[in-house]
Amino acid sequence: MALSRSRVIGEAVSLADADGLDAVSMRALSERLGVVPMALYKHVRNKDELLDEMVDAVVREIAPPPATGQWKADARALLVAARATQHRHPWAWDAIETRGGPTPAALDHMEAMISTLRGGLSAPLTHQVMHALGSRLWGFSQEVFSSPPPSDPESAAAAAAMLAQRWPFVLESAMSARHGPEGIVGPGCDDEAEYLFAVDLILDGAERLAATG
Amino acid sequence: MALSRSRVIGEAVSLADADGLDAVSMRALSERLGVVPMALYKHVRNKDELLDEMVDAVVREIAPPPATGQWKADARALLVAARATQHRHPWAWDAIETRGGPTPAALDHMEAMISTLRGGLSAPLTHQVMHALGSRLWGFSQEVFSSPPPSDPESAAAAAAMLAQRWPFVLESAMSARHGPEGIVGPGCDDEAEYLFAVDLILDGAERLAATG
DNA sequence: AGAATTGGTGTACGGCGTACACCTACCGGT
DNA sequence: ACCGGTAGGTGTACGCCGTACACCAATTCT
Repeated sequence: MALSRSRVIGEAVSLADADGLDAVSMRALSERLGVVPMALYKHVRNKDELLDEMVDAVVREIAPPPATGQWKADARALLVAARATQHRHPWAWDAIETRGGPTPAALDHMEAMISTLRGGLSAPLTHQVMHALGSRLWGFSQEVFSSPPPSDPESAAAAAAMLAQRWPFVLESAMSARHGPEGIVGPGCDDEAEYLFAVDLILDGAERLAATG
Repeated sequence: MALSRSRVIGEAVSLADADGLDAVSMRALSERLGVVPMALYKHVRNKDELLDEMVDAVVREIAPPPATGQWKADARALLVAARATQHRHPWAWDAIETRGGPTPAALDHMEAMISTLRGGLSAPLTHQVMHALGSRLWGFSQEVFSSPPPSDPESAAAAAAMLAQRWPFVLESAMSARHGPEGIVGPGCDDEAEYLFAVDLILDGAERLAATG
């Protein structure tokens, strides 16, 4: 099949899905397309524009569920949809945060979110809530530290011992994922629950502020 | 003065402060120190370790204010202190988020935050609140999009016109910073206010959850 | 005094993004 | 049927990057 802008972008997204964003180099991408690196520049101005388009493609994937008219429920549903898309493209945040400004699809998503919030909140409050949501708008949790616990149980025990000595509260907190069946040193915490907890905290707080003025 | 590990790290921090994290290359840093690039490797295993140490140095700068025993006020003060440090090193988030796991100083900071929260919250709730805080723990706002409005008033007007057409709610929201004296198309919104708004939203919500069980 | 460690040097390799010149195949107008 | 222009793939080359490896001077330890 002939090369084309959309094929370049699509293959870049696939490559990032498979091997992470760092694996997306012009050379690697061109090889995947059976072409010489410089050929890509006939379809994309430079790598930055390619990344812009990758972000745009991912954000456009977010499928907004049908609106019910309940602003809080609709906003929550939009955030859940964003998170589902993020799950398919975990590299996307790394790309989003290096973009200078919002892409058209990003603006569409923001527009959807803002107009939904405006169903129950004032414009200034909506503005603040958007900032409070931060990366969660795009389905990302903005983890404090994304270190998966070592799978080797021996070194996991050693790490726990070190924590117990110098950082007992950190250890306690790490153990305190309120959900999931696993006990000590489980497989981390359920990101989904953390995400929804924060979303509800923000939306409920906003609702209360709107009620009290 | 002779080269030393701490001098390498300190100069790297200064360089990042001045010219951004991207300007910190082993070659540029070595030149600043009047030395050949490979000399740095006698004091630092590789660039990753250098970045680890830079993060550690910045996080260690966070000056925790004296505790009052009021968990919410103390937590807030800790977050404000983190933000003050972040203001001095705006590049720090870019470095933090690429680190695999927490550095010792980061664990100290987390320990301080968690132990403070535990003064009023259960362990599982504390865990959730830590996640909800996310990057704000380190004083970062995790902006939705960090595009400063174009300083050229002509293109700013053009951008506003485009927004008004296709994304009216985004435009309205952008204008709705509730603070600051500037009216239309002011210099963006006051990041400080957004940061504190989100912090208070989270802490107040947590307090309420703790009260109702 | 001799040996071993410490710390700075010089060279070189493989990766990256991409500027620039080229060449080839196709397409519309006469 | 020719012919000029353009679109799209190629090849070469440059300057950055991190860093492996061999070398060498000075200092410190025995």
